[in-house]
Amino acid sequence: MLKLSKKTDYAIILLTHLGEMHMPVSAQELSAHYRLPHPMTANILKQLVTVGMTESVRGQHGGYVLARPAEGVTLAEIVQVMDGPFTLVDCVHQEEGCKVSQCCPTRGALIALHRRMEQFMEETTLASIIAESQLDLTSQPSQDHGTAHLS
Amino acid sequence: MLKLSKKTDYAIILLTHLGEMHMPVSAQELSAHYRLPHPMTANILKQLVTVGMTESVRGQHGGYVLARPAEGVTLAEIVQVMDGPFTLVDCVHQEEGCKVSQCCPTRGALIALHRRMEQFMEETTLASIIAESQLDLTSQPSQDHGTAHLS
DNA sequence: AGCAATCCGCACTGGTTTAGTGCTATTTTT
DNA sequence: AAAAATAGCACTAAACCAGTGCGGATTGCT
Repeated sequence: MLKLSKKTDYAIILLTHLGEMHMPVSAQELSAHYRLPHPMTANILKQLVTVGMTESVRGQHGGYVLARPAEGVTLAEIVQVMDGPFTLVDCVHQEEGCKVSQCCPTRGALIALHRRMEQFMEETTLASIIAESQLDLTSQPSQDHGTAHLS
Repeated sequence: MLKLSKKTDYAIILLTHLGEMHMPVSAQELSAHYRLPHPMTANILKQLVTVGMTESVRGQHGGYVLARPAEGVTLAEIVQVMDGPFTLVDCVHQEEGCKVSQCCPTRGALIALHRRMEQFMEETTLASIIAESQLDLTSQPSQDHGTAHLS
């Protein structure tokens, strides 16, 4: 399916939140705020620590902080970490070894789509997501909130 | 995972092939040519008939034909038929009823990505895929073929 | 008339992936 | 010492994907 996994979705939400704060936020606070199952949240944050996107602070009043400035974290990277390498179609990476016969007619078009998606995800940083969300808040102050679930 | 399902991939390949031919092509010929399992091919083609993208010709020398001109068949439509409605994140369609709290910060960015993908898939028709593949054939006559598997 | 090629429609299976859960340490603050 | 938090495991249940199978109907060829 052409869909982000829930984990990826959650990770983006959580990272965005951390990018707005500049102090440790605990997994509990985050899961309560976004109504996500707590163990899920914890798992995702732990995974993000292991790949160096967040840092953890232990003990009381501990929590998680972004390990790098929000400008340096791309959507592409998050997807890659949570979902594995982005592969719209297998032949994007596996240049040789395709089982389909001599000349597959569709390779070009699908690789083009792949590249476009990739490019957009590389251009989109946490910082830009944050900026956009704050724009929304000010431009539509009385709009439908409570509508934010992603994947 | 952010990936086309194999069925969608195969469907695109098969439809592209039918778009180049102007006579019925049997499921057997197609599966032999692209080295796809025969029952799979048959299933996909049948499904494409039920949604009106192909037409079937029964009996000996029967097979499948494109039901509409290749210019009118978009990638978006194929994906929709095989994979179900394209939903990068759930909230794209389900405007209300998100479980995540008041204001999800990431909605804007992900919907933007969704729309870009959607637009590209709507612009890409079978005709354009065919045109592109024929371009490739003439411009790189001695290049690596046998590399075409998609998803 | 009979045979063979072909589509038709339905159901089923096996495997992988995803989403979510549980538990026991370890660290830090109070 | 107690409380709050992360660390690092491994596990389960459900959904989905890929692929398979079969009996039947239709058409063309001989």
